[in-house]
Amino acid sequence: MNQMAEKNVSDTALEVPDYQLKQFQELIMRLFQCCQERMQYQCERFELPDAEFRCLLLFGEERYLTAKGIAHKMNVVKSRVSKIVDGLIKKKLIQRIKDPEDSRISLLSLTPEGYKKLSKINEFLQDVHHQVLVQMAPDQRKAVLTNLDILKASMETIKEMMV
Amino acid sequence: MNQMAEKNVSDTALEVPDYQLKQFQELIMRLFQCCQERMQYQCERFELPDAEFRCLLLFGEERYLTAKGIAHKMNVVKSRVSKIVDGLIKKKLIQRIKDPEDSRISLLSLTPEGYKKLSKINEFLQDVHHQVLVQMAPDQRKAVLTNLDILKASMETIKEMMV
DNA sequence: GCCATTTGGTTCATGGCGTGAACTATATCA
DNA sequence: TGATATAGTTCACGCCATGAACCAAATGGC
Repeated sequence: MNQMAEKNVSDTALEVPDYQLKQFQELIMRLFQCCQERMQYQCERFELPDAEFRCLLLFGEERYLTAKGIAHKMNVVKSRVSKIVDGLIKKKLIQRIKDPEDSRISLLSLTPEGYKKLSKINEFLQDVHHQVLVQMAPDQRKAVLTNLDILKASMETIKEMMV
Repeated sequence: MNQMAEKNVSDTALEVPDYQLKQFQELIMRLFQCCQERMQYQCERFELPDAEFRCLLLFGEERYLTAKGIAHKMNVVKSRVSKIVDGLIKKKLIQRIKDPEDSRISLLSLTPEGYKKLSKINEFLQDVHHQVLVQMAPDQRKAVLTNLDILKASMETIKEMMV
């Protein structure tokens, strides 16, 4: 990324007209904002703080999680995970059992209520995304997805450069 | 949005195959993550807390801003703006002058240092977005932008439904 | 087998983000 | 001129996130 700032616009300016650049910045900003607002709406709707919400979603992928694993998946430090897990346990959405093999480890899993809540959340998420897609004609939808994938690839490439 | 949950998948399921829905959720999530990480990177790079960073950007649009105006643009309450503005003033990036017409109002504007910092930030932002776009062939880029615009429109429509 | 080190977690202090309520000071309107 | 509205500040609160200090269990080398 440090090289990026040096490698200047001049040598590639011809390739990307200015209006496209502006348009792109605007689009990305708006999309980002949509996602943020949706996130906020979700948290209110399901009465969970953002971090707990995101943590709960992780249990859709795996039956048992450890604090360490959550820290890794959520990309936060372990002390933060302690807090989040505390919150979810206090709300009786997850439970903690000792790993019989290694008593340092707490295995975390959904309670029945947690499972129910997670199901509701996933249903909601699907619903929202479905609503977005269903507004498009089938081939338009296909084109959008294809191009979104191209964009994602490009953005992730650039992200890697931002160490 | 409350209606959304009720209106169920069944009546439109045919229109959006499940794999598209999954793909879309995944894509959006990844894109959102990219944006978030970029935001974080920027804040570190320019040594500004997120809120102050976003606030500084507003001065690219208008020469003078009031606390109230900032609150509106940033979508936060005025007490929060007080803090943010304090921070930027302490860093000597913006300055405060009394409105001669109405002494309740503080007019906020960039200092020369603030202007310089903002320019650097904008340069960086353009650079990043340019890097993303320049990876695509010209007509691919055009297609991506067109489809992104369609997506944005659809997402904003749905957002409106989430009161 | 035992002590040093590693590993999984918790707690605490710190700082940023954001809200709502109480308050000050100025402006405006009846 | 007095009631009300407006612009800002301050404060208490809660969530997000980090890093350091700490505890307890596991492991590894001698």
